[in-house]
Amino acid sequence: MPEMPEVETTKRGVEPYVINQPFNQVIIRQQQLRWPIPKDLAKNITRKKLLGLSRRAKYLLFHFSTGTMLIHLGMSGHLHIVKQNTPAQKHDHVDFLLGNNYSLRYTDPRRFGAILWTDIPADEHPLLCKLGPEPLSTNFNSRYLATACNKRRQPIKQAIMDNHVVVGVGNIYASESLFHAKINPNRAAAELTTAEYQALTKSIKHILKKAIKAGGTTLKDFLHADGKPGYFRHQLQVYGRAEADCYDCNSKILSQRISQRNTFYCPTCQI
DNA sequence: CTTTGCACCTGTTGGC
DNA sequence: TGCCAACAGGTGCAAA
Repeated sequence: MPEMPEVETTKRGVEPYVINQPFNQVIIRQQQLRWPIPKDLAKNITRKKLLGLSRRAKYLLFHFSTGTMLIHLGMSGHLHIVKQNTPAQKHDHVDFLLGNNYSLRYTDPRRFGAILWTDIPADEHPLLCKLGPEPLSTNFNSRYLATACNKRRQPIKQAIMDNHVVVGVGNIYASESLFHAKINPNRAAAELTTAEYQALTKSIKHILKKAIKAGGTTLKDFLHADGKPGYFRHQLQVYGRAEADCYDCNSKILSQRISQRNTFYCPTCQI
């Protein structure tokens, strides 16, 4: 489900309800996510106040005095705020009961998400320490991207979806960014020109910012903490538009599988 | 080192 | 209506 704009939207929606709140109780109905929820999670956060909430790549970091809870939403995860005593539905796996009579509820039909605990600095955690730069940071620039792609013969779309190169660019925004930069997703990553690395870097930032502004993309079931959808779907130029006309040149948008992911592009606009 | 394919799950959709 | 295959917003991991 979520790419970086959806995770960021989730963070912003949830933050006012959870920040500085004590986590009074943790109710785990299903502990088997991508990895089992650690046994000591509840012990570590129960009655502890949430000091801060941040995001790294698509992970949400809940900072307590005792350590950090990492939440990843996988393909189908949601976090939302519910009144306490709201009956749990089938895939509502975890509730965090807060001091303000709300609960933070984790829902995830496919269970590809994760809830983990670490008491070392979060950026040293094995899942986070090898990640590439944040796409909206100044560390992610065209010079960096050119270097990172230096030895990569794989399609550029695959490269920008690789978390070692840059984080936060998922399947939707990879297609959208490449369309915006007018680059064919099949081009070998190492073979782009300097101008193209520049264009692509700018496009990724531009698309992600616009998507965050629109509250993310709701294709099927992504909803904000308050239950509202994201509106970036209406701004998608190529994703999900196979056989439809390109908004710029009226060519038929093509779809093609690149490394087992459906990819959309305009064969005329994207060289 | 890069690259590939698989694995983890449930729900929805479309073809027969 | 039922059945089955294919597919879905992610990504860590083993193996080539």
